[in-house]
Amino acid sequence: MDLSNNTIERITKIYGYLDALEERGVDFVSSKELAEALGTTDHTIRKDISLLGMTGYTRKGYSVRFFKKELAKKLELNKKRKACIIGLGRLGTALLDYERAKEDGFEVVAGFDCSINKLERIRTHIEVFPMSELENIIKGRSVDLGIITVPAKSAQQVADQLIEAGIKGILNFSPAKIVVPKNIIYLDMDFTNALRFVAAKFITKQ
Amino acid sequence: MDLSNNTIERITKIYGYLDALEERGVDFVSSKELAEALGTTDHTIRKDISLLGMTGYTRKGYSVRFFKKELAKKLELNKKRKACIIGLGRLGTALLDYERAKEDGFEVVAGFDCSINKLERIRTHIEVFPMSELENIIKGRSVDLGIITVPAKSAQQVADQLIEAGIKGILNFSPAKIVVPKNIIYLDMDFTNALRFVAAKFITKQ
DNA sequence: TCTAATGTGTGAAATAAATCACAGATGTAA
DNA sequence: TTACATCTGTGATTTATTTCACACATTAGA
Repeated sequence: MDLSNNTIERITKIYGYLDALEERGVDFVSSKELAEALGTTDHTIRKDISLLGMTGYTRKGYSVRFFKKELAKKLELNKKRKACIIGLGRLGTALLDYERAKEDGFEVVAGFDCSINKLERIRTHIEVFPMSELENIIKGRSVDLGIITVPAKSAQQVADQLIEAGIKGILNFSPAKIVVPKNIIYLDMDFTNALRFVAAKFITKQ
Repeated sequence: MDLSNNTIERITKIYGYLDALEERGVDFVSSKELAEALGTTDHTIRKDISLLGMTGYTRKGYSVRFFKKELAKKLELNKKRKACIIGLGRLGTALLDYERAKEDGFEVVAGFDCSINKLERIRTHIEVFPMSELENIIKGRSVDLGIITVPAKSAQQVADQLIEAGIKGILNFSPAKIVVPKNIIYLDMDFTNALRFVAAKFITKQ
């Protein structure tokens, strides 16, 4: 499939919104309502949906339940690709036990840390390993996604190791700016960058 | 100023990259190198920079130090707008003490939680308040940014309160999909959404 | 069973963004 | 001091995205 980044971002948010609507027991939703929720126009929403080859009902909108299920199928959210977490500090261990990931396309199958001490102390049902095992585990278990929660100074090195081991995507929670080849899916999740982004939005909006 | 979201995103990342380069003692950087770091083209980088009205040196590139300083000025990262954190759980308290925010345009001036117990137990040098004080504090101290770290089920309500109190931007760490008026700067920072986004990238890239 | 209201789906048009192409500047090396 | 290589800056062009406009479908109400 061939969707723009913006479309993917909107579709992802639509999914989250559908999730909330389903919980509230709503049956149908219109492109207009979705547009308002996402801060865009109904045209854009309908284009996005039609790009996915999906379809709604005239005068009713889209069936929340069906649309959500169909979207999950399209985005392969039920596929449970394998993910691992590198760096088992506060954030890393919290994410380790984030069971909900399974409903969003990923299953955390391993944790890594360079401190043997830490590995021994951790209580979790996910297997944890020393860094030396990284390549073995990633290759052996076909892990697709690496979630980096190490301190900034070792982030690039960890990313390099992940890529070397054949990882396909990286989610970076460290404040370091990581450089990755274009074929790697990469997303920055760090607070510092978010603050700067928001700061920049402030100066452009006012 | 009038910059596209994509440009802002790139500029923000460039800033992070300059930061790293400065630390490594690098003097000059070319648009080509920046492009490789961000996974885009040198043309795009130069356009972005020229859009900001900034300029480099022929055959040398951009002075890291000067460029970074200039960018900080343009993005008003030294301005220290006021921010508050709502929800003082693990994440919220961690962010409360994130001193670095000051270098990225924001200063956390208050924390809020609905649990009086929690407020009494918290040890921090930032002032914390019960939710009933939200409007007072935000208006009284001209707080610009609300950082939401409450559980999903109360996120929308908190957002509504913030907006009512006159907040200008919201950073949402909860997995809830929040609906805000268009004039509010809004950024989703939640893990769930990020996972779905990455899952969607997987299906489009392969 | 008509009519009005409402919401989808999609080519066409408009707008925005990225890329190209190349002139201009300047450092480097012989 | 000349020739060359390299990197910026920016109009022009291409490509991508968003918005528009409207035909079509269907529900609800009279």
